[in-house]
Amino acid sequence: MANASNYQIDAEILGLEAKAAYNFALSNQRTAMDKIEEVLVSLRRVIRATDLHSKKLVKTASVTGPQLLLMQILQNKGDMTISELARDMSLSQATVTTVLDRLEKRELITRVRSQQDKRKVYPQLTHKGSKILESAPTALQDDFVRRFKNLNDWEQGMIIASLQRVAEMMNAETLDASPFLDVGALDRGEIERS
Amino acid sequence: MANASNYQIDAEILGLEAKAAYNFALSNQRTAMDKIEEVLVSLRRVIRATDLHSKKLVKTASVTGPQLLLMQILQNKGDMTISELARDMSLSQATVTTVLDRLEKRELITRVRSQQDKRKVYPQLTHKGSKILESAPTALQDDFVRRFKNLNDWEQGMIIASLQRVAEMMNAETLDASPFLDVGALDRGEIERS
DNA sequence: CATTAAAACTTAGACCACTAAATAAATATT
DNA sequence: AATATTTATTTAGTGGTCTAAGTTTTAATG
Repeated sequence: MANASNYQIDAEILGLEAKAAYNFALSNQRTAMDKIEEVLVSLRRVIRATDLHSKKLVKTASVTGPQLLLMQILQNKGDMTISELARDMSLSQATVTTVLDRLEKRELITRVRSQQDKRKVYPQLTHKGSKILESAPTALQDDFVRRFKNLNDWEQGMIIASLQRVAEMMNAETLDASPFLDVGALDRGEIERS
Repeated sequence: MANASNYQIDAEILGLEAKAAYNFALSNQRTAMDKIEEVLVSLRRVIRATDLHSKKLVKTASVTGPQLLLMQILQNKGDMTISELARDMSLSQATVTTVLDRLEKRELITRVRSQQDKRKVYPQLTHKGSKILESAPTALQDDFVRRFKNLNDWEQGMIIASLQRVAEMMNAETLDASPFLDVGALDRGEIERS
């Protein structure tokens, strides 16, 4: 939201482009519904693609999506309690516990109890866990990253701005739909609406 | 890919905008890695948002993501066999069967055996199923759609083009990673890489 | 025609992710 | 000290997903 590194490409900056896109839109006589349809369709394709990615990831890296996400958060943010992890991942405490169970069994993390407050548990990445983290995800995104690098600067900027816009609109949506942060009251699912 | 209704906003069409974005990029001294980071971050936020959506959907519409997706495909494409559904959803036959089992138990679909080829089964939406389909998903996307409609034409176009670009790059990726269509060899997961 | 192969679907067995509710332990509060 | 709150775990149940091993039906072939 108030992200310092936010691409703020708006009408002022991209004023010239606006005209071009507008003309293009007119030339194709695209209705509002058509556009929304296209947004949703391509959005779904993006989701689908990342989903397939993740599935492949599971085969390759031998960790599941949630497991990997958890490890990544651990790596980036360091010491966190279960509840904090749960909040970060939008999962319930219980779910995080079971995910941690599996990771612990495979010795990818260890549980370290806080000495100050013995209720708290700080999961720690093991060496083994860190190593998996290094190799796993990058391999899968390399292709995408390579393709992205090959784009023109303006196109890269456009994509970033668009994605941020979309994310923003979606977040706003979930926010005013549930004003109170409701950790762990949700379920698992896919994408909808063709 | 060769989609007739594809937004083909490229350098030729958006030439003017390119300069603006380029200048902007320069002014911020953004490195390639920074950009990729931003793409991945916002992509993940988009995924996360849709994920939360779907979770809420489950509460609201009383169907899960895959279940809804299946019913939507049924609604849009009509008669399909289990295998075709599986291919469409990138799932294994067996998985689709179990999803159908649950839908059938709740009387949202029925199984109709083909008379021509008695091996084939054509799942059909029941009246009850259709009704759920009507109300469920739109409610959730209304907010997003409303926001999208409020954008300028040029911005709508930009977003569509960007999303399609991203989807395309991702699909290309999954394609050359697995040249043969590999139905049902995958697992379930999340999004990764912060 | 009989056998074999292929296709479509289902079943069985095994995980993982998730939630809600119950429990246990530690800390805060009054 | 008694009670309440916080934090993490356990348990029970639902779903989604896969692979591998059946069925049943259809097509192919000798």
